[in-house]
Amino acid sequence: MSFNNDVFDVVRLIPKGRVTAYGAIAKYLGDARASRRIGWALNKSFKITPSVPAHRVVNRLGMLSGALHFPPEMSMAEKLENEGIVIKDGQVVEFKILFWDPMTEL
DNA sequence: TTGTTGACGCTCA
DNA sequence: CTGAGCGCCAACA
Repeated sequence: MSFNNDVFDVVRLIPKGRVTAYGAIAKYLGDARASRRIGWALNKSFKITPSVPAHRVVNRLGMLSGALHFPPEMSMAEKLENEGIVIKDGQVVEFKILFWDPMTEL
């Protein structure tokens, strides 16, 4: 299915140290209402290759809503902080600045 | 086949 | 500010 692949492609294009939102990706793919399916696609992203930096995708408010779905070994927050992103209380600090919008950046 | 679910996003009270 | 509800739609039991 191409939808998932499109999602993976966009996510892989997210620059290191930057983040984006489900809605932004959905909109970029032409279906702003697909935000929900983005999460589904990213779920499968764990078992595909090349791997997808799903940790760079957060909800519209910059919160790590999907952190619970990440492997316990390395949480979403850890990976993000590993890239220089600061996580405060489950949400990305300066999200507004770190936000990477495929619509305008691509 | 039908019903439920969900890593969202928005609106309304 | 917080909480509840709704639309959307693919995957899954």
